[in-house]
Amino acid sequence: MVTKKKVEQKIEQKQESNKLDFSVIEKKWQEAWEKSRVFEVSEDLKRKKFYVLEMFPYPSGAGIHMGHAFNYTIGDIFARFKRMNGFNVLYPMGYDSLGLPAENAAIKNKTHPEDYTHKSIANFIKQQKTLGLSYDWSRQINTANPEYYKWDQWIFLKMFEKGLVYEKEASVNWCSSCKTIISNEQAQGGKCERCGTKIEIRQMKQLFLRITDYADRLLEGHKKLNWPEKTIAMQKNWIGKSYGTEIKFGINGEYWNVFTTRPDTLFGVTFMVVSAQHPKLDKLVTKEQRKEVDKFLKKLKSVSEKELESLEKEGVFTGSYAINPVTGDKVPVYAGNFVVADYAGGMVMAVPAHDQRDFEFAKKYKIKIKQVIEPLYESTDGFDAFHKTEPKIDKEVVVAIIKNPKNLKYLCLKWKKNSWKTFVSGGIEKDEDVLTAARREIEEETGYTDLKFIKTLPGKVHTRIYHNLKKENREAHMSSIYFELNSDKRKEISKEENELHEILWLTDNDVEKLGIDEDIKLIWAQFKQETAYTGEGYVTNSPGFNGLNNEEAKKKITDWLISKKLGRKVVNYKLKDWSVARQRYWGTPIPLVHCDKCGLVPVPEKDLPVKLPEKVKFGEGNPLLTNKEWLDVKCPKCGGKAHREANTMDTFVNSSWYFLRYCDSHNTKEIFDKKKVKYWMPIDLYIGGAEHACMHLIYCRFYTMFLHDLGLIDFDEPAPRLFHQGMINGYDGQRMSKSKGNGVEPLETMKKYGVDTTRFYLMSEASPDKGFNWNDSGIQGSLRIINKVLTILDNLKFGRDSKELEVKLNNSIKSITEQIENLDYRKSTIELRELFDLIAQQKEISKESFVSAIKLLAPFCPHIAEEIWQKIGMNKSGKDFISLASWPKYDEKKLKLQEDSLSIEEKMIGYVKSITDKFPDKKNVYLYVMPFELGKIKAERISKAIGKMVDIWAVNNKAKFDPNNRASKARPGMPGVYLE
RNA sequence: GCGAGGGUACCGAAGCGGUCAAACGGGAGAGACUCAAAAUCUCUUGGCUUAUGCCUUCAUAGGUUCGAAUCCUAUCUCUCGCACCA
Repeated sequence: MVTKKKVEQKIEQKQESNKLDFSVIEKKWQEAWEKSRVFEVSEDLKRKKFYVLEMFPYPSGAGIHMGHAFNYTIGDIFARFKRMNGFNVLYPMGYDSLGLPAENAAIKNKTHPEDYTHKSIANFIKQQKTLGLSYDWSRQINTANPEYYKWDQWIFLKMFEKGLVYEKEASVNWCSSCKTIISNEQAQGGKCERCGTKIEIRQMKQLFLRITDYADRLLEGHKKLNWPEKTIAMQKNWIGKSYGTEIKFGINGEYWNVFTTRPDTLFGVTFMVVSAQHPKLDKLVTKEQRKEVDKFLKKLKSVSEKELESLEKEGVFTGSYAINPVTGDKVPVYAGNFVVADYAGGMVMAVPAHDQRDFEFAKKYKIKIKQVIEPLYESTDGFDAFHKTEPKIDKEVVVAIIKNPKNLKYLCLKWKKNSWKTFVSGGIEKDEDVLTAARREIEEETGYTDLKFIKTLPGKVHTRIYHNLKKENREAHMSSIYFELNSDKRKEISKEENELHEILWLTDNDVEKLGIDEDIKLIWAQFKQETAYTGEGYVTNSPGFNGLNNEEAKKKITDWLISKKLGRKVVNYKLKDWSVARQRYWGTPIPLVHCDKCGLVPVPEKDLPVKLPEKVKFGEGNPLLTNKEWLDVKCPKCGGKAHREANTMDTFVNSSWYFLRYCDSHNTKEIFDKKKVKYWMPIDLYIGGAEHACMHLIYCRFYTMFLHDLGLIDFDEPAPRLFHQGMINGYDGQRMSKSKGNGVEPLETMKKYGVDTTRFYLMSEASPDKGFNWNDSGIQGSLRIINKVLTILDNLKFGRDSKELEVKLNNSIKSITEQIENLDYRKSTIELRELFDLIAQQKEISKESFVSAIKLLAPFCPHIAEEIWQKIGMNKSGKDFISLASWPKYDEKKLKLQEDSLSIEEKMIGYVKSITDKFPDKKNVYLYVMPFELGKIKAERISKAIGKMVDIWAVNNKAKFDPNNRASKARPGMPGVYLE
């Protein structure tokens, strides 16, 4: 066991042996960069721009953690790389400083949020500067600055103007701990994202941004994005577009709109379920059922406090009946705990025969189940699709294997029209896989041998039958397996018999016809009873629509409903409008005024910014309500009595457009100069955590689209390329935290090992998108290579390059260039290690090559690179930084060691001779070579050279003479050899 | 349930049809230097054994191929997102 003490001892010892005092050179170069304003940029139309951005941090009092260091190093390397490649690189930093946590922390520390924020930011900047990050600090922004949030308000007013802001009474997510409303995005899983408190649903008048107007564009825009697939999938899921039909159901003389994606099952509706949280639930409850319903609601409340998820589907009859618009049937209306109140009307039509959840509910409450879809037994997908795409395979025997949950299996083979045969009805033998069993059974039953396996194809049709079985039965599956008979046997089967096809699922009739044993009947029966059939099929029991394919039926039934004005086609989204108001102090004030006469009135643009009043009381409720002076204003419209909107904006507003402000961060006249934004935007590489997939990354796209529509910008996607960095955990694989004691402080680490070592280590442990577990002994490997580079410097002798070094260097330039471009930094650190290992072994090296090698190192270890750069005399003026030097180029011709000019034939002769020499008594030589080599080699020439009989075969020649299977040893350039 | 990505030597982690017993790092072992340690450098790190050799390995089982860690199929298993969405 290595104790912590031992490790620390080791570290101290190693530190003593450091070649340089890192902190001295770090400071030296950081100051030099700042003094010379190396990283400050301005628009230059002649140069290509590149915009690298990390998601700006929320400046907490705790300062930066290792995750920040990781994130920023990834961006910094890219920025430095692009800069050296001649790009005009915009790489800014700023602070997302408004928000609940600052307010809470300030209250806790008994300071004003503003002081808290200022201190935190100052601390952040100091820490970030020690990391050696190449930010253009002159463009820094801070969202808590009125100069910034003025433009939040300005955009808000524009949205108000365009009708994207509205107020409505709505059920909202209320966090009783933060004492504020929070958005759906922040209330995922029914818990407050910030504090984990369970969300309450309350009815309140609320301000919303109409983000749903952009739902389609947000989906459409995904096509343009080079984003992780997962993130796109998450957003799609979040936006949740679904097409369906809204159907009017009459209940107690009133129409209720119900959304469904399955209008084809309308005839199968046997009950309705309304959400237990539905605001209009009371209207449905009859006197007789009142008690029952109340009891149910009460129970729900007590249960939900404990465990909201994994609840069983429960409900209670309300006493009311709905009229099915197509059948005129009266069906009971239940209140249920599984229906979401504010999605699509809060009521569902239940079709127990074809929806699993409805099915379970119906079973529980003994409600009628009416089947209206007859499953498709004929194949539609798997098998046919297979034949359509691969029509060449036409002579196989087709076998379907049904493996049931009890691990019994059945083979059914169909080769003549309507002649089915069951082969197997026993269990699979021990140590025998399905395929072997299938082969064995077929051989036994048919007498055909030499079946050649072609392919296994999972049949969608088959699996569909089983996919609704309960989880414990999930092993059940079915597949089609194809065997081809060998050619002799194939002849025995007549042409007609060769046309084998269509075996996919067994209908009741099939089961009868086949005389299949009891077991499978049992499974079939079980299936029919215990699950709803949710697949495709033909419509039955639906007068007027019977016999239609269910997809057609969807259209026809919807059309019919439309014609009778009982329904309409609708598109539904899971995405809801963005509730933007927060009952808290530390946010952007909403520039609206409530006037008794005029209602909601926007603050005129000239009066912006509406600044946060300094004097407020923190405690219960919204602090802004405690400053009367600020609250009371005259109505901008009529001059009458009015008061300010006391809510502040959600903090996500601030981060929805900040990347645009960086382009022109000190503009006091307008939100930004269009020309400047046109030059810099969009963000060429955006780096940040995957946890923002459904919040910030949707909001900022929405804002960008809106500003595009205003005509301010000419693009509508802010960040075409997005990268998520991985998580850095403690050595134990757990999230770093003080309480667990597994945390590693970035500043401490950098003090111990040096900034460049830390950066190098962070990049060398894992690919940036994967993250890793921190490992104290691992960072010493990085220290080793840094020290090695410095040792090289000490013993440096310029001269000529060795061939080997030349090749390695050119390869390194090529691969590191590509790797950085792909953010595959880990591989680059390996390449750098190999390169400097080799340089260390050289007696001398050309200055040119050494310069290139140091340049390759520069993005990763900028301080050391600058120091070496200067020491070898490349920075005489003190301003010729390696940070601004040009990236090395490789020579295509020098990527490989020059091959000796021997032909393949000559090489082979040498190789074969070396073998034959050992076995002088063997007379015949058989060589097995790649097919493409065949033309380049002549048997006679080799024969002459080695003085033996030589036979050459292509390695894939079936007729070749090869008793020892030496052909399998053959490789390109090196033949397989058999001696006789 | 739906979706995404994995399982490689003692550990982390590359490789994604032939040049693979498998890069690189950590760890371990041996040696050089040293009075001694640390650092540094060299070597070893699947087995047989010292050979331009054989055998066994890249979750498991089959298959395709002259040739599979890499392709196909099935099975097992892990991690991570999202979920009563009608």
